[in-house]
Parts: sequence; C-alpha cells; structure tokens
Amino acid sequence: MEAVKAELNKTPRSLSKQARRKQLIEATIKCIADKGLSGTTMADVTQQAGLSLGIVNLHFQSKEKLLIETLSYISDEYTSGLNEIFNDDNLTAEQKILAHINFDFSRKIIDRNKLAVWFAFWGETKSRPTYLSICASYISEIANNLTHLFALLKQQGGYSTVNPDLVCTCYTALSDGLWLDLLITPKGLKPAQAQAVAMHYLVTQFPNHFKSQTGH
Amino acid sequence: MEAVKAELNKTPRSLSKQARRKQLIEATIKCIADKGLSGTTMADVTQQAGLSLGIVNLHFQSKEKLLIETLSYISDEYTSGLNEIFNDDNLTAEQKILAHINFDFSRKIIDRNKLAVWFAFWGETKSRPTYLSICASYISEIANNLTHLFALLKQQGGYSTVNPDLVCTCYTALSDGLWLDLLITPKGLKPAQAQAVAMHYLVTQFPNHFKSQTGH
DNA sequence: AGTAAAAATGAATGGTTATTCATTCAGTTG
DNA sequence: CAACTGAATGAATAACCATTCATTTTTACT
Repeated sequence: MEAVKAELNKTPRSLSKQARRKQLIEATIKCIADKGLSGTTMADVTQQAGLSLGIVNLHFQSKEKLLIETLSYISDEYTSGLNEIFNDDNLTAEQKILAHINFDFSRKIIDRNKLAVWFAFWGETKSRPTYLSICASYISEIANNLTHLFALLKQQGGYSTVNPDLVCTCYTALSDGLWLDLLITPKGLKPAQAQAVAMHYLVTQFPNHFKSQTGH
Repeated sequence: MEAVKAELNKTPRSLSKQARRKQLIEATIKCIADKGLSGTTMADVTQQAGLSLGIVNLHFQSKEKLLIETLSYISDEYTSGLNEIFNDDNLTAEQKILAHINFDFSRKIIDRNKLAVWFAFWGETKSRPTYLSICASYISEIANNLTHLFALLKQQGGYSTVNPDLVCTCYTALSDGLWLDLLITPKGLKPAQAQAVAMHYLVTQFPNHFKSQTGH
C-alpha cells in the first residue's frame, strides 16, 4: 500500500510538507478563533496541532509568515470557490448570482472560526500593509465579476434604472455586514436567515429574476 | 482664569482625572489605528499621550482595563449620538431616519482611526466575552429603535409589503459593511458615496419618503 | 540490517513588555 | 512658608514568548 502511494507520487516528502503546513494553518485558525490574534502564541498553535514547539519555524520560518499564510489560505479558499462559479460556462448570469449567494452563506465559508479570522485580520489592515494587500487583491477581482453579472441581468430584464456598480457595492457591503452579524450575534441570526436578507436586497433590484425566500 | 474654573467646579481633582483618562483613551485609539491591537504597547500609548510609562496603571489598573474603557468610549459616543436623535420629539420618523444615516456617515463617526478600533475589537469578540457584551448591549437597543421607525414609515406610506424587522437587519448590516469598505479601501469609497449607497437601499423600501441622492 | 538524509523535538536563549513602587513633583491648606 | 496630599515619573522587576539549534526520531534507499 505504501509502495503504491510511492509509485503514484514522485515527491512524497514535499507532499507531506504541504499536508503539515495545512495542518498548522488550520490549528492557527482554531487558535485565532479561540484566543484572538493577539492572544495566539506559537505554543498555542503547536499544541493545538499536537506537535512540538519548533515546528512552525521549521515550516514557516516565523510567526508572521504563518499568519500571512493563514490569511492567504482562507482568502484563496473563498476566491477559488467563487471563480469556479464565475467561470462555469454552463450557468446563466442569474444562476451564477444564485450560486454566489449560496456559496457566500454556505457552512464551509461562514464557519465561525473562519469568520473570526477574517475580522481579526481586517481589524489590523490599517497598520499592516501586507494584510491589506492580500485582502485588496481579491476584492477588486470579485467586484469586477459581480458587476459584470449585474450588468447582464440589467440588459436581460430591462431594468433601466439599475446601476450595476452601485448594486455591486451595496450587495458586497451587505454581505460583509451579515458576516459580522453571524460572528458577533450567533444566537440572533442564523445562516439561512442571513442569506434570506441578502436575497431580499437582490429581489428589490431584479424582481423579474428573483423571488423572495421564506419570510424573515 | 484658573480660579474661575476652580470656582465653577468643586472637585477639580476628579475632573482632572477624567480628563487624563480621556487623554489616554484617545492616545489608545491612535495607537490601535497605527499599530493594531496586538502591536499596541503601554510604552506606545503613554508616549503618544506625552506622559510617563506608569500612568496607565495609575488610572486604569491594567492594560486590559484600558482597552475595555476604550471600546466603551467609542461605543458610548456612538449610542449617545443616536439616542439624541431617537429621543428628539421635534423630529418625524422620516427625519429621524435621515438624521441617523447622516450621523452614521459623519466625520466624527467614520473617522478611520475609530473604524480601525471598532474592527480590531470585533475581530476579538469571539475570544473575549467582555468585548462581546459591550458590543451586544448597544446593538439590540439600536435595532429596537430603528425597527420602530421603519414600522412607522410603513404605516404612514402604506408600504404593505415592507417587513420592518427585515429592513432593520438589512440596513444595519449594510451600514456595517460600508464601514468596512471605508476602512480597508479608503481610496475606493468616499464617505459621501457610502452614505449614498445606504440611502439607495432605503429608497427601494420607502420610495415615497426618500429620493436617491446624487449619482454613484 | 545499515546508513544517510530529512523531519521533528523541546530545552535554552534573548528580546520584549506589563506591572510595580520608591522617588519626585505640583498643588492645596493651615 | 512649611507641611501635607495626591499625581506623575521611570528604573527595576518579573513574566511571557518567538526563535534557535543540538539532539532524537523517522523515513528512504541500498
């Protein structure tokens, strides 16, 4: 069995390295959620991963780099999921937007540990240009894609008064604000309700395409 | 001049204490904005205030208490400003909502240093129950007031399909998301534009009461 | 089995930082 | 003005924590 794996894979050691890095990043996410960015120590992370103290510096050189890789990790997970939707030629514009909203409020994305990580880093972007640039790069990419989709709907549905740019800014901000709600008032707002709120906004803009979901 | 002050005020020392606390809190806001929550040290804060190292422990006992007081400070500033609006009997429901949106995007409130502080603390609420409870207390109070105002507009304007609870959740989340935009993409979105986006949503719900502002 | 290379360990190190407190300074009172 | 009181100072302390690296363990290959 081991032999088969080794045959199928010319670089077993490098693969194992990737797995270890992922393990440490996920431990970091858990720690940031449990103890905050400022309260997370190397000892916490390595203990959470069930490994020894020196392991982070072996794989990431420094704590700072581990944190940056952690932000990149959830950022990539988010953008790659969205790009799959945007690039799927089998979907209409309407279906892509629906897929987008489903993805934005899926268990995988609005996991509270990950939300805690998002907001922990957003809270530091003003003082850490590196964090800002990681966030900024994906933001404009997504905005372009979304704006384009809204423009298509506008054409198709003859919504003459709709401003795609404005709708994109509004929808994106709404989405972020709902994420915040899910993070800080977990008992108050359920994921499905948050999604219904986002959909409610889309209904106001594109009433011929979308119908409101089950009541609030 | 000093004598006059002393006459007007029977407890000069306690007042001076309050002033010193405020001075330290404002230095803390500046430091959190410049260096992040995790990067802010006692030495930073006291240097920013132009005072000596031991002063924080004299007035706040510990760093943790200083941070809590800082969060309470901006939280109180926000809620007391809103309560003034909500409790002003000279204003109609429509005027109160307009005053609210103006306040939400006023220079005083969306000062980027203060936004950085909001998000720094929000990012830690999951791990710090104290931060969460400070945030949670004002959130529900404001939501109740806003929902009530939306319900009044609904009656007055005969908006039969409007759900005041839903509109409150949506408007609040939108507002928070726009704050995030203002914090992390300062070059992209100007305060006046952010306010226009928020107004754009209200127009969709209450078209007889509100008109869209200058274009996006 | 034997060996060499890579990965992992964790005690020791050194830098940082919150907190303490003996001392100094400023304002008030008799 | 002298004695007193509370505010402010900052050097010293003690705790904490990221990083290093000599040593051990595991893996890969012969």
